[in-house]
Amino acid sequence: MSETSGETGGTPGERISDAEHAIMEVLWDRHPLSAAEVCDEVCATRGWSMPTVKTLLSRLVGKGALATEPAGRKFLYSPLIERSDYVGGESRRLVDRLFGGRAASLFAHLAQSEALTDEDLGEIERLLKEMRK
Amino acid sequence: MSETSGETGGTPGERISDAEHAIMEVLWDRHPLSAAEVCDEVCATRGWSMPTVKTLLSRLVGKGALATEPAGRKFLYSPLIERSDYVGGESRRLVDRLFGGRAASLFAHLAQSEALTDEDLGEIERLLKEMRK
DNA sequence: ACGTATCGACTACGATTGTAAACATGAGCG
DNA sequence: CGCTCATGTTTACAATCGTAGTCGATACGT
Repeated sequence: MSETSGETGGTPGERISDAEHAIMEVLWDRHPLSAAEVCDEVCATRGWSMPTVKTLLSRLVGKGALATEPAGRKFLYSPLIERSDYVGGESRRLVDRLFGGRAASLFAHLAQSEALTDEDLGEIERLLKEMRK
Repeated sequence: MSETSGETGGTPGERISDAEHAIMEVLWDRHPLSAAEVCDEVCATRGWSMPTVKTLLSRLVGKGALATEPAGRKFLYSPLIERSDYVGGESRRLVDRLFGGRAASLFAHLAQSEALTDEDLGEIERLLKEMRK
């Protein structure tokens, strides 16, 4: 329910947790990867051990967020959901929860809290113009 | 690790969970309120029972997000952290996590996914103009 | 002054998350 | 041909979260 589309029985309803998200980022960046390769990318950064990565990968597979492709004796993991979908969902969640669904409020808040750089402003302006066409 | 103390002004290190956030919203809207009054606001909407609200209030007090003010035989709760702080923090978290800190990317994404209404666009434009002055 | 309704505190308990060890199994090496 | 190494699966366990029941104090009515 409340999904953007009919989600023909494949989209994972399950929420992706924070740690899991880190794994997803790696795989969105490059895939398919083996567990070891994923570990190479995150274990150092997040201070995780191999088993941790394995668990997270398994959970993501369980949640339908990753596909496993048997390659030789090992598995290769690839994202099943698109990054833009995830990002969009999370963004919407935030806007809904914190700003009553008004994206403009988010913008206003970022603006007021000076979280917007000049670059940001410039680019937003540009995007805005483009949309207005 | 010497948490609990407000670094830089009073920000509670502890994250406010989703359910807790609902409580905070009520108190940001109106305060101080007693537990019963808070329940009046959320119990119906979220289907919570009084004990649940009590627990959440306690946890929020424990996290340093709420202040209790003894009024007669009951307590009145007031937010210790400001909504704009919370909202700002959460927004930044999202932007950092998903958009590499670029607020413009968030905007671009919202724009592309058609999550922006005409109203939104109008208001953003207005805000933009105002900032440009 | 005493019982009772309230209210906050403590306790509980299943689910999810973060983190990781133990186990099994198949592949290549000696 | 058996052993070890890599790799996926299972199991584990503490912390947090969502949800709620129970307990003890306490103010109020009578």
